[in-house]
Amino acid sequence: MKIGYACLTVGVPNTGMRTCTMKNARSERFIELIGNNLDSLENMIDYNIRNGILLFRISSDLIPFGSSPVNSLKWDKIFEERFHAIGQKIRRSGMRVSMHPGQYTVINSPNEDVAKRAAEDLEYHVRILDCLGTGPESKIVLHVGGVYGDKEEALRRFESRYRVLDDGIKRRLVLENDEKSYSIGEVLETALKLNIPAVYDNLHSKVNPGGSAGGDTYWIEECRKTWKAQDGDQKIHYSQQNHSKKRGSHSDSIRIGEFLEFYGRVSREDLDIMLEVKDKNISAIKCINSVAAGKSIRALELEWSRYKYLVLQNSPAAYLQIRKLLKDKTSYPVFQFYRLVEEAMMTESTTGSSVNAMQHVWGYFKDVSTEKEKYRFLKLTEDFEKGQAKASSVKAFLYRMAVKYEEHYLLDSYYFI
DNA sequence: TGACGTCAAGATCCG
DNA sequence: CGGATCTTGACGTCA
Repeated sequence: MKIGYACLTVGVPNTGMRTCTMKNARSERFIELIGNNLDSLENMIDYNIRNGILLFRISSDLIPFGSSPVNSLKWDKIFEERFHAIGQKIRRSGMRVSMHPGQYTVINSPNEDVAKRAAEDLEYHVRILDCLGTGPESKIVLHVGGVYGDKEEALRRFESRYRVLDDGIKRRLVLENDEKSYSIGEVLETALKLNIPAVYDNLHSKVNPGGSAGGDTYWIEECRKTWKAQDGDQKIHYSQQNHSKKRGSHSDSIRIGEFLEFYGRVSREDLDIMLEVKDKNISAIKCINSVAAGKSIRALELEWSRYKYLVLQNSPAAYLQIRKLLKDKTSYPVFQFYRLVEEAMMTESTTGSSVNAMQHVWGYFKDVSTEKEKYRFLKLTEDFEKGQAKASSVKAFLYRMAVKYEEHYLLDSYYFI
C-alpha cells in the first residue's frame, strides 16, 4: 500500500519545472531547460525517498514541447546518463512512478490530426518512463476523451484508435473516469473490453456518477478485476472537494478525518492511492503518518518542526495544545495532532499572532544579523503592525535571511509556503 | 469566442 | 533595481 502525490513538490528548493514559450523554442534553450528539469526531478525523488513517499507522478512538463515537432532534440540520448541515474534511485527505493497527460490529450477526437498528436504525446510519455527504466507497473493515466454528440460512436473511435497504438504504450496505459463525460461505469466497460486497467477517481465519480449507483468500495472492487499481475498493484486517485470552489475542484489540503473514513472502507495491502491536492507532498506525508499505526512520535516531532511557526501565526492556542500533546514520548497521537493543525489553519491570524510568529523566526538571526538587517526587520514589522506592509513582505525577508544564514530548520518550515 | 485547468514565462507596476 | 502582481501561453472540447 502506497500513498503519493502528483507532479510537484512544494516548499522544497530547486524542484521547479521550467519551460519556454513557442517563440523561444530552440535546441540550446531546450537543453538548458531539460538539464534544470532533470535536476529538479532528482531533487523531488530524493525528497520522496527521505520522507518515505513511494508513489509519485512525474510531471509531463519534464521535456519542454516533448511531444511537439518543435522539439526534435534527441533528448533521450543526450541525457541518457541522467535518466539512468534518476531511474536507478527510483527502482532501488521501490518507488512507483506514473505519468498523466492532461485533458488536452484526446485519442478519440474526430479530428485525425488531434488524435495523431495524442498518440505522439503518449509515445513521449512512454519514452520518459522507458528512459528511466521503470517496469510496466509504471503507468500512464489517460481519459477516454470527448463525446462529440454521440457517445457510442466516440467510444467506438476510442477503441479503434487504441487498438493501433504501439505495444509500448499499451503496456503502460490505464484509463481513468473523468468528471464530465465518462463515468466509472462507462470507463470500466471499455477497460474490460480492451483489457486496460481502470483507475477509479473518487471525486470525479461523485461529480459524474453516471447512471448506475455504487459507492467507492463497489467501484474499486470492480476496477480491481482489470488489473493484471504485470500491471502491479491496483491504483486509485483520491481527492476532496474544495468547498469554496466549484464542484470537482481539489481541496487545498487533505482533511484527515474525511480521508481516514475513506481509507477505513477501502484500504488493502495491494492498493495504491494517488492524492490530488494542492499542497501535494505536505498532505501525502500527513496521510502516510496517519495510516501508520504505532509509528514513533519522532515522526510527529518532525512534522511539528515544519508546522509550528505556521500554527503559531494562526492560532497560539493550538500551538500550546500541540506542545502539550507531544509531551508523552511513548504515545503516537497522530489524529489529534493533525486535527489541531487543521484547526489552526482554519483560524484567521491576527496582527498580534503574526508578529509573534515573525519574532520567533527572527530569533534565529538576532545574534548573527547585521545592523542593517536588524533595522530592516524592525521597520518591516512596524510597518506591518501599522498596516503599511504585508505579512508576505516580512516573511519574504525572513526567508531570504534563512537562505543567507543557512538555517535548515527554517528552510524546511511550512511557514514560508 | 470564451471558459475550463494548470503552471510558469513574460510583462508591467511599484517603491 | 528588485520584488510583487497581473497577463499570457499551450493544449482541445463544449456551450
